[in-house]
Amino acid sequence: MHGLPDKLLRCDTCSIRHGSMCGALNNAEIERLNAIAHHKVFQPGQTIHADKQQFQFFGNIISGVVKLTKTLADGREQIVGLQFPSDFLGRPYRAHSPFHAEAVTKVQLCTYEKGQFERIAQDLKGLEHRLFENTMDELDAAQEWMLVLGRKSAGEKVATLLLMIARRMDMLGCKHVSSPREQRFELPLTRAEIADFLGLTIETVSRQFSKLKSAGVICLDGTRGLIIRDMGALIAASEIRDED
Amino acid sequence: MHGLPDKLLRCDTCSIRHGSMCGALNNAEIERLNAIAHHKVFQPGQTIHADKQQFQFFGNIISGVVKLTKTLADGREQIVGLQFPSDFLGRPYRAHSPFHAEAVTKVQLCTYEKGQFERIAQDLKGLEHRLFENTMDELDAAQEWMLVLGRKSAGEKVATLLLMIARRMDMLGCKHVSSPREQRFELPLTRAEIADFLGLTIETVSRQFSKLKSAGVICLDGTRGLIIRDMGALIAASEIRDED
DNA sequence: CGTTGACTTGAACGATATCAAACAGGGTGG
DNA sequence: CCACCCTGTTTGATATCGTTCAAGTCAACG
Repeated sequence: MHGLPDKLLRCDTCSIRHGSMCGALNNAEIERLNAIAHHKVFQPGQTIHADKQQFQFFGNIISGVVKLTKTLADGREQIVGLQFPSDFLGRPYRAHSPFHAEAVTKVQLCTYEKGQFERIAQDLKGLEHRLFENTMDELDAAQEWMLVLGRKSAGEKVATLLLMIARRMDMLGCKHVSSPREQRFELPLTRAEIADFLGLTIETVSRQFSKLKSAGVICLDGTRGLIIRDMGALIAASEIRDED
Repeated sequence: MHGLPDKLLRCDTCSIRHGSMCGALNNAEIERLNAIAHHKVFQPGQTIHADKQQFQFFGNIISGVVKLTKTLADGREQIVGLQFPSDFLGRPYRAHSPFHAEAVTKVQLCTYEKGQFERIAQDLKGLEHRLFENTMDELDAAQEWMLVLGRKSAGEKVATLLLMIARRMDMLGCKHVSSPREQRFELPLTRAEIADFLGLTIETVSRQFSKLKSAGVICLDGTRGLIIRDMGALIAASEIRDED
């Protein structure tokens, strides 16, 4: 079920050394954390934490994208969070996972067994502080999405999501670096996952893509490749009610 | 603009002494916090923190209900959080407020000046830990609402909100204590505010109330008084697609 | 008693869902 | 290499839920 453990962990060459919670630690502290770290790899579609199950471990995402989902009894699904490299995965001090966490792409995780990690976190003031700040950022993001889900139209929702993904992909120097106006990247999500994020159906998402394409705002390269042709127009589309 | 300061603060008789973050502190620590505390009172509709403005203070809600809102450029509004007595208001270590916080009812707040509070939080390990746990709870709540906003029908949304309010009112022993099946309380929110929470219009909210009423699930006593006649049916209505 | 503000109800409209079919790319076996 | 599927996506036609616009009710208040 889990990925492959690996003990050749070199934090000083780690690509997320500074962006992640580890950025809050000095070398001695890093060493202490590293002593309990294990790398795991998850393939697309693999479950990382099952909903309502006990957390076995926490982890930092080294590469790949993870989705956090919630599901109603009748199967309706909602993505409640997307996590990218350097994000922390899991809820310290909580017994059970409030969501289902699943690898969207291939994911490399630097994991820490729950009990061991919590003990270290109690000691290292900087670590828990950093986790606190992370959690506030996640809360801000979740509340921002409440606004999107509750009040934006389908067109605005799609534009907003594309901007969010572009921003996160860019931050990591992933693929091409953005010129201010134009940017190309691979969408990590399928149309179904985009729909599950935005509270829409696949068909509506597809129609909004087509609309943005025919307006010359974006360009589709195959089904996953995306080029933002007019960043300004995309930003405008993310907040202005459709006027066809 | 602000409420009235007051220096007769007796933590040992405080009604939220244990439910709030103060529950994590011993007497000496409480004393230290109390030394910088000021009571403030806000009237319904008064702003507590303005969106994007600097935080001046943080606070614990002693009584009343506070709404946190976000607004789009064209005026569309979404409530992204409701806070009840014992909840902590504000984001430590953040310069600017990511939301507009406003008193819904009359609100009594026990406040701490931002800089002073943060200095104390750095010292008192238990305090920051408790705030961390609070923030995770808020995050859970926000993600739960993402599911509601993205995937539930109007009827389910209204039922879900009534249940959430009933639960929070009950926890405080506010008004009548609930029998398992029946419960009465005053809605703190107007129809417009309920609509702003659920991403609906006033009219739709009103229609859903009428539907629940004629189904015998709830009973309206005036415009604010609410009696839940059939808790089981309300719970069912919060997760099952309308079948008229 | 008229005015006001919050709520309810009704009718028509429109955005998004639903149902259905066509389409495209990538793999497989012949 | 091609016919075939398989899955994900796009497109079209229709239905539905929630919005919008417009009255109408009710209680509080001057």
